[in-house]
Amino acid sequence: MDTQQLEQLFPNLQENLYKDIIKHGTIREVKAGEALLRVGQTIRSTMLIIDGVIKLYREDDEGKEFFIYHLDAGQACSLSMVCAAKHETSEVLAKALTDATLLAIPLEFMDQWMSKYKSWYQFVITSYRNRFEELLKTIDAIAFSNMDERLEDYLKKQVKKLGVNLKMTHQDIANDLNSSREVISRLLKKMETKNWAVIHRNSIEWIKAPNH
Amino acid sequence: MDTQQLEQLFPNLQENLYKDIIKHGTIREVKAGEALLRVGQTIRSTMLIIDGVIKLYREDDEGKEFFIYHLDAGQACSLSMVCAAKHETSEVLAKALTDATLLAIPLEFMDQWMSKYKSWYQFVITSYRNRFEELLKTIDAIAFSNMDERLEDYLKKQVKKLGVNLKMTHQDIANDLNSSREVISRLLKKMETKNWAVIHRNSIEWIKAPNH
DNA sequence: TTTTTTATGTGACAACTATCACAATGTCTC
DNA sequence: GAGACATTGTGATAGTTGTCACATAAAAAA
Repeated sequence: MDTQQLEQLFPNLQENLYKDIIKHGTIREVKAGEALLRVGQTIRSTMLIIDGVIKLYREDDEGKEFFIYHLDAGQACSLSMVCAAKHETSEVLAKALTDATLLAIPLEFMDQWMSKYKSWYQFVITSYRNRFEELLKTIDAIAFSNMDERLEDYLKKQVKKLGVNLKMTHQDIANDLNSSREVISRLLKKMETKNWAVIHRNSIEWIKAPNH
Repeated sequence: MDTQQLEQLFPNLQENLYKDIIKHGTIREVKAGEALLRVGQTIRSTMLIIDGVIKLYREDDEGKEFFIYHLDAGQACSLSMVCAAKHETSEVLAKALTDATLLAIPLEFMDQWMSKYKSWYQFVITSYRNRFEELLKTIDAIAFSNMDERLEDYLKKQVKKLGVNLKMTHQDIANDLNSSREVISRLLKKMETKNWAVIHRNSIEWIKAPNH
């Protein structure tokens, strides 16, 4: 990991900050599907995403996992960026959607970098703001849309990250949307008749244009 | 508005920051029910809440208003605190629940204070984090709970802010929860038979203990 | 290949919520 | 008080989603 690479992914940070990041960060590789942060787990470091896609989930008391948003390379897990004494445990579950590479920075540097590097707190704040907007969109979806629309949105998001060939089962989708397998199967079938997608076993091929 | 008062509401800020806030902030009074920020409206200033309770809503394309969370005295509208060039318009609707007093600080001070006052960016960041957690709870409610539970949660929140005598119609509640008046009426009736509340015309009296 | 496992299809049904129509009741205005 | 208006009550019905039972089909393992 060198400054060049880092700058490509995280532009507009200060020169010395890049050096500090490289000096104190530890590379962590995770396999697709692996959970890298669980609800209730103590957060010891801030995660910068170098490569791959991470999925964030909210969990209910029975362990059902509700998908909230994706994090891409060049982004950071906002919730892990603020070292507040009372908030040391994770509120979310993070899983790797693809194989991914992370840069873990011990939390003790957060406070320090906040005052030392203007570009760092700008990064933290824009991160928070962007994640906040994602959450608002998530709320829109579940508050205002039916399952058919939500499924369409969901598939489009997945397509954006993984391409038009989605290797997932109906059950996987149902879990992410907190729905049931049968409901998703039927809605997918409808989409197939409308020529939005072709349904294979273990995979879905998205055909419909992503309309922006 | 003097430093004393400000310090009570917003503790742990720096002495000079209190002075700056007083110097550049403008007091704004709003009546209960009044909208103080609409979706799409340009944000020109950061709002600190001095007195009263503000309700935040998300709107859909048909203008339906979905309640997301409350802001109390001593809090700030997080979304109005970051002056990002691309994000100048509001994503949310803010309405006064009670008569309220706000302190509006022109956005140009945000950048400046961020670097000048450590306590300011700490305040901004904890604000963001707290609002973020509120949003996550809101998502939990709509993703995992049925309307009866959501109504109960909603009423408890209102009781916390306004006391046990809630002056609102069933229609008001239905709007906030994006439900319909009849559904809310029926659920309220059930709660009445369970002795959780007494239903009057134009008001609801909450009896059940708020169990924290 | 045969067996086993996993994924998907399908009908019936139940639960929850939304909608409609209209009645009943309380409040306000004249 | 009479009428107008807003609020609430209630039954009927429909739409959406969740659940159950079981069939079918495809992939993986033996």
